[in-house]
Amino acid sequence: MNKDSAEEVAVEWPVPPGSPAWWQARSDAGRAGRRVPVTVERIVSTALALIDREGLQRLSMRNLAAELGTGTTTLYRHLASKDEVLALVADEIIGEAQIERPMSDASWRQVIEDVARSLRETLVSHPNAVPLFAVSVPVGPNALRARNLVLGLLRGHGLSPKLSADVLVAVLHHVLASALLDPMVEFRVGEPSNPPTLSLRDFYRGLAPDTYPELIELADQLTGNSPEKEFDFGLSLLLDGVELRIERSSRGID
Amino acid sequence: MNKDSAEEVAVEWPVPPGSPAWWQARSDAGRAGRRVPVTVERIVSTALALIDREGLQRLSMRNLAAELGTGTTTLYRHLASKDEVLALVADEIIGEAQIERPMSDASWRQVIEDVARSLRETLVSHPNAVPLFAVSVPVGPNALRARNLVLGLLRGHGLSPKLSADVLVAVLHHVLASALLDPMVEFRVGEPSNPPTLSLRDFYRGLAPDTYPELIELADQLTGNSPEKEFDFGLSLLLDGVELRIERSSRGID
DNA sequence: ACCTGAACACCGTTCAAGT
DNA sequence: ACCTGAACACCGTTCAAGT
Repeated sequence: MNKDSAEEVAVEWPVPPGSPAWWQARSDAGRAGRRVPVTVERIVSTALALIDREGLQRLSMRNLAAELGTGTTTLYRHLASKDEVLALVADEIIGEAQIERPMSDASWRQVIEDVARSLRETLVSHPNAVPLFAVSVPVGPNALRARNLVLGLLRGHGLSPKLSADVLVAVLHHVLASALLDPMVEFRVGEPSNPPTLSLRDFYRGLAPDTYPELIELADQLTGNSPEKEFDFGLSLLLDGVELRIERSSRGID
Repeated sequence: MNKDSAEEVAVEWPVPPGSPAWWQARSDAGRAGRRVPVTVERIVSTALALIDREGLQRLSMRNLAAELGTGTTTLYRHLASKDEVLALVADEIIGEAQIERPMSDASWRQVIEDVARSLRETLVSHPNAVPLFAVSVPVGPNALRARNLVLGLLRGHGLSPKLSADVLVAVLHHVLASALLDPMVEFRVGEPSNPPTLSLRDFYRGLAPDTYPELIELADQLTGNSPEKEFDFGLSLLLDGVELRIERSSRGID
């Protein structure tokens, strides 16, 4: 994937004074502060900042390079493709979610509630980037570490391996869908800067009453009165279902 | 949105014989059969076919126009933008899901299970198109009609308005996430035609055992042994949770 | 050793002309 | 009245050169 290995370690490289590169460095220092070397980390964090600020559609290799003060070719010396940039951005985001080993007295239900809420909050804090997670399963180190940890915790609480995995998958599905659909309550066709954005709620309200009576009446409810509450409701449905299953199997019914 | 209205009705337009247009029509008839007028319907169904066949990334206005035997300008005389094409494609897909008024003896649970399974099956049958639904709430007529119908059915079965809406939203979330993540068990970086696709399962299995023991052990379970079963499991968790809530409220606990 | 401009083969969208 | 080629301002990616 990533073309850097040892070279990345050397932060300052030798510049023969008086050489063109030296002059180059001088003049750059004049207009943009000290020259900062391009590293994968810097590319990724800059890409994320650009996405947050201007949206996913505005992230191009050209824009990204310009933001870093170089050309696109320099980017390709560190990374193989734009897809690689996006994969690293996704993992960076997951890394921001604090999925930690919790206090020992937490129940399995608390564990998974905490994980789900924390992950959702992190995703929602980067609304422009969320579609990245709709297009590929994150398999960067941060994503893997988090999944492995949660599975261990669930099993430590006595859930069977199968149930642990199934519950994790179901909950991750719920988190993704919620983060994905949350920002959609506003229409944003094309650029978010487009002036006339109609809220989904108002759209429902303006429909033909004879054709869509239910949608009009339930407009508020359907458009996530409060996204967090909506999320918690779905999560509690899932976890109630899990609890039921655990009870049944402990009573030997299953 | 859609620029056609009455003009669309005229299927054959008068061509003065001998005029350049007439010759044009003749020669086209020679190499591509009879000239078929471009309509919104034809644009949309061709776009969907193109997406199914070659993937979302390969749908460009140029490709689409070529497939229809015209230029891009002609497309823009019928539709305002590529986004409009995509919105219509999404609604076309939803229209394929048969969301029908069921037999009168179906329980609320059967109703919503049928709807969820049918919708998921339809989405999964257009794997290349599913990401469309991750990027905007479908609000075409087919989508609206289906949502309105299901809400009416749930309320007809005695669910409160609020519960009906909340359940619908939770279940739609589940369907979307499941359809979105299902095809991801294969890696497909960039083109699907790229040769070396590693399955997520094999990827998990090849991880470092000391770092990710849980992921290795649960690789099968995590990667959707059977996507339908995984879907049904999550759905049954949700609906068990709903049932619990109904019982509680009918006993006056809630 | 590093970085650049320019090119290749594409995009979505719109224009002034063509018949 | 309809359709076209060509253009505009972009893409991801790679090339041969530059210093």
